[in-house]
Amino acid sequence: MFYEGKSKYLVAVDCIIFGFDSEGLKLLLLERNFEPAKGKFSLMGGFLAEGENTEEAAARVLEDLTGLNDVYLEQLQAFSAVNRDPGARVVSVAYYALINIEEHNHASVEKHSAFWVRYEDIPELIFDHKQMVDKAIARLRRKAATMPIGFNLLPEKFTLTQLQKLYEAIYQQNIDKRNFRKKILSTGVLNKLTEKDKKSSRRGAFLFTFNFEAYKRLEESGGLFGVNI
Amino acid sequence: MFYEGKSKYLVAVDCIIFGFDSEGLKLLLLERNFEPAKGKFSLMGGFLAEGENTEEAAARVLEDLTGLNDVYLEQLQAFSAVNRDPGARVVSVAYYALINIEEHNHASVEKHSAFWVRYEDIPELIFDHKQMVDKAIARLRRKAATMPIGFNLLPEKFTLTQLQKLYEAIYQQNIDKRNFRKKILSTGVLNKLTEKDKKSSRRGAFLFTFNFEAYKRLEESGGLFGVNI
DNA sequence: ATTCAATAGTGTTATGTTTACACTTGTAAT
DNA sequence: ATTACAAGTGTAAACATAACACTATTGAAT
Repeated sequence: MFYEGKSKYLVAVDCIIFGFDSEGLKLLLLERNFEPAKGKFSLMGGFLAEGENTEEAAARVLEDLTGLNDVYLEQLQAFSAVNRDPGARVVSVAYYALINIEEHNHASVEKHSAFWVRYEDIPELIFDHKQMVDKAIARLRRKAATMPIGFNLLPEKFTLTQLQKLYEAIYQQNIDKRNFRKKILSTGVLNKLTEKDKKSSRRGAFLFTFNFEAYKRLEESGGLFGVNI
Repeated sequence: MFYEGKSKYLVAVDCIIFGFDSEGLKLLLLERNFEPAKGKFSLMGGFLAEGENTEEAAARVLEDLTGLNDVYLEQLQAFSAVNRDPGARVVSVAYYALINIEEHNHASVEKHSAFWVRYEDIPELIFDHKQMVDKAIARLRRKAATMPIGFNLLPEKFTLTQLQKLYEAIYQQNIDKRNFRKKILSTGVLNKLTEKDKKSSRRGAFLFTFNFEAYKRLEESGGLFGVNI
């Protein structure tokens, strides 16, 4: 039969988990407390189980680590170099996740010896995980420029300054405040609240929420959500 | 041990093979002469062998079908739905290839019951192959707008009209001739030859080649290869 | 009560990019 | 000589982007 005699392989998923707070863009990494590569740093991963697809496996692994479900999750690609994992032949499918860093389950993260690290300070990673991270940031940069995925990294209510800092962190460059505000407000996808955030200034900054409806309308009418950097 | 007790899976590759000629953008499809889904249409695929990664598997499968090696090949992503292939649980990694349609081995294509079909006329495909094709065209559109990958679909020497028709086929829309020429020539990545192509007009049209060196210089200096549609 | 410190908030102009648009040229076939 | 056919070419208007600096508001410190 057609499938007979074909080799089978372990299939894993690895998650590049992005978070964002006042210190900048961050990744959630593991210090491995198991072999192979015990004591070294890695992405969170897991093996594909029989009743699930890789996206479900990634979501499971992610929930196991962060306690979060219903997270923005997107496949990057498969990594399949023959010796990428010295312990066994494993084909790994990489996913990147955007989560609201404030909402994750700290206990669960500690239990896994996981920790948040600034994007600028990522340590050496095992296997091909650095390659995965590089792919992830490239994809995030591309996507964030034309689609409103950045909002997944922010709390529901955020200030324009926070939003700008997020884009600056993603693109690792400064953005002109006036141009940024003009552009983002002109898309009409932000709802300005009457409420102010007083944490970061005495004056206080207006809070905004993302308007999914307006975005959908914008998208359907062919308009694009373009944030220039 | 860490890997013990984990399930293993068949891993396949599927290739979305693009070609281009005077009739437009085309895909190379198979009429399956084997079960499952015998007689139906599919992409060219194959199983991952032990000593190769998925890209090598895709290149092998591609050479087997077309006789071509050294082809532009890029991974799309993995497809892993539990029942995507009714015959067995198979995780498939999809690749898209851009080939010069004139150069492929016709005998080999016929031997596999393969055939070229216009992008506009793609028949119903088995499994999730339609999804793969949709992903591939979306990726091709995105990439071709900022990187000079379209040239892989053309002969070494081509006219500006051919190049424009290629972009029109990729984006399925008409492009203004003057604006297109202005833009593409301003990038400096084309070498104008003294030679003319006389096949498509009495007057003849100048032939051009793609200048990889100029492109690399352009890329390094931060300039981008932008073709507007 | 005044001053200070710190972030929020706001418009205009110059430059560059994109779009829309139509006629002339060169050649082979008749 | 005429015709048919694709190749080849420039300008102006509309739009988008980039550069730029000051005022407003408030709580804390004096």
